[in-house]
Amino acid sequence: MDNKKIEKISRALSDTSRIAILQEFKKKKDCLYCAEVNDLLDLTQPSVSHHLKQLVDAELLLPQKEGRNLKYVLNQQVLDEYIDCLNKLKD
Amino acid sequence: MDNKKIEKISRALSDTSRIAILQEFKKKKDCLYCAEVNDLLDLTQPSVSHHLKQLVDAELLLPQKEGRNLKYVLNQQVLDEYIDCLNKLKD
DNA sequence: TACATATATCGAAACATTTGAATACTTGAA
DNA sequence: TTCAAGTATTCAAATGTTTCGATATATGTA
Repeated sequence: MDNKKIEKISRALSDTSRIAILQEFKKKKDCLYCAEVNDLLDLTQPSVSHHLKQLVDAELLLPQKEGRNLKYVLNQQVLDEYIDCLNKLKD
Repeated sequence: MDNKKIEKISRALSDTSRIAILQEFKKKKDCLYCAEVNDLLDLTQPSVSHHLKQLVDAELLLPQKEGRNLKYVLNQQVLDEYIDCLNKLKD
């Protein structure tokens, strides 16, 4: 994972709304529906869509279409790689 | 560690210059001098000072004055706490 | 088909970040 | 003391982010 990717993931994590989205996966096992995220956050639908896009662009979330709905799963592999990079900072 | 703190650390990590500073600790054991960071980055002194301030404000770096010079040590504890929070995202 | 629901995009306002020139501050040395 | 070196602050310009209203797109259903 190069520094540009670390930067992108870090930026995706640098917002309390997006952190709250990721933490919601602890409650909702498996996947989280887009509509559930709209309910979770006190923001309009376009704002929520914007935040979800950043998490998807950073590859922290993987989107899956289900008819009219959209659900997300956490990309544990990318999260693990990111954590590995942070661990390597410790000399 | 609350979400505001996670946000702050993430934001401190969301810049390739600041990531490069942290990675430099792997080479220079123990501590890193402010002047060394100026040499490392292709930025003016005020810009470097700005980046170092963000890392200090996020408590990722601990500053120590040495006469006219300033050196930094990596705050492994904060880094560990941050990594713990990320690990908890994985359900 | 026509309609309703779910999600994305556009456009603009407000706000934050990054950068460097100029300058101020701090401290050791002459 | 004065001077020079190391670091911080101020200011402004450029750029990026967040938010929402309005609107577009996509898809299931009557």
